[in-house]
Amino acid sequence: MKKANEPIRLILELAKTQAIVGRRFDCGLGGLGFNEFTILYNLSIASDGKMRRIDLANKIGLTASGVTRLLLPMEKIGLIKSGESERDARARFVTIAPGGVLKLNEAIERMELLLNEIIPMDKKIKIEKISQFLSELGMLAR
Amino acid sequence: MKKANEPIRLILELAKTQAIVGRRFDCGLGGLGFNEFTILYNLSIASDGKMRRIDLANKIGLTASGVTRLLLPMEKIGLIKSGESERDARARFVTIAPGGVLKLNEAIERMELLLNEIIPMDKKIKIEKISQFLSELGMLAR
DNA sequence: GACATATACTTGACATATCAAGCATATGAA
DNA sequence: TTCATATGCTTGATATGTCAAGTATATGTC
Repeated sequence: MKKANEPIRLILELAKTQAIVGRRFDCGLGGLGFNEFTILYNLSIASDGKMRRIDLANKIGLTASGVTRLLLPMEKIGLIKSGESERDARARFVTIAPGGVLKLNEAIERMELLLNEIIPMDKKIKIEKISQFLSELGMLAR
Repeated sequence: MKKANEPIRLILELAKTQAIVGRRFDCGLGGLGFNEFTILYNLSIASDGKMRRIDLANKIGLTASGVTRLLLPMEKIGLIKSGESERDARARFVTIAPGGVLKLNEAIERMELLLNEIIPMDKKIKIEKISQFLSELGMLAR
């Protein structure tokens, strides 16, 4: 029976931790799910406050069809708005709606509180380096 | 508009990287999906070569019902076997089947090769520390 | 201008995984 | 021994997210 080396164990740990963390933050954000939070947050920091769907997909690591699936109900309940692109008829933009801004602000506060409880002080030091490593790993894995 | 602090950005990066990596490794493992790989690997390193379903669920970070969903087709195609517990009538054990052992060994080799391509030498140094951080984060988030 | 190739997006079909409810069993206190 | 509580697991219902196929549009070459 073969043993898995360190990189394989990292991938397994990544999947496990994400499953736990994702589930943990899928409620408790003031009515937003974790995916909705992710999308709204990324829209809020986008240039001109809007993004193409394909750019949003790349930003959060999902496929274009995955993003389409998530945005449908969000548009229905007034978290985001969709619009056409002036320069590219294929493309469609997404912007955060006023209802979404309110929900997002509340969710950020709640998530900060939850994470303050979860992540001890002594580990906060490494967080930036871990984020950077994960970001690079994501790019390498594309 | 509120900005997200470092811990929130870490969680977002974790979700993104896992989405990319999970999709990347969901094929190319000799016929196993990433979930099947994860399950078979954990079974292969278990004491006595078997685990209770609830323990497997905890090990890989999914819920008990999630594990039930995944094991059904795996048992059908001969990757695992299920059995009763001698001491606890509620519990059911899972063991890797011979067909699963073969597939697992091949998948480990393929994954090692893929990860050698993805992860540069200079980053391998940190992998153990990153794995440890993720493991602890997962536990803290439960 | 024609045409091959690439891109943006949607949708049908399907696998994944959760939640809540329910059932059977185990545990521990009174 | 009884009983309340906890645990292990399954299942119906549903949300998530992918894949493949298709459509419309953009790009770049000839």
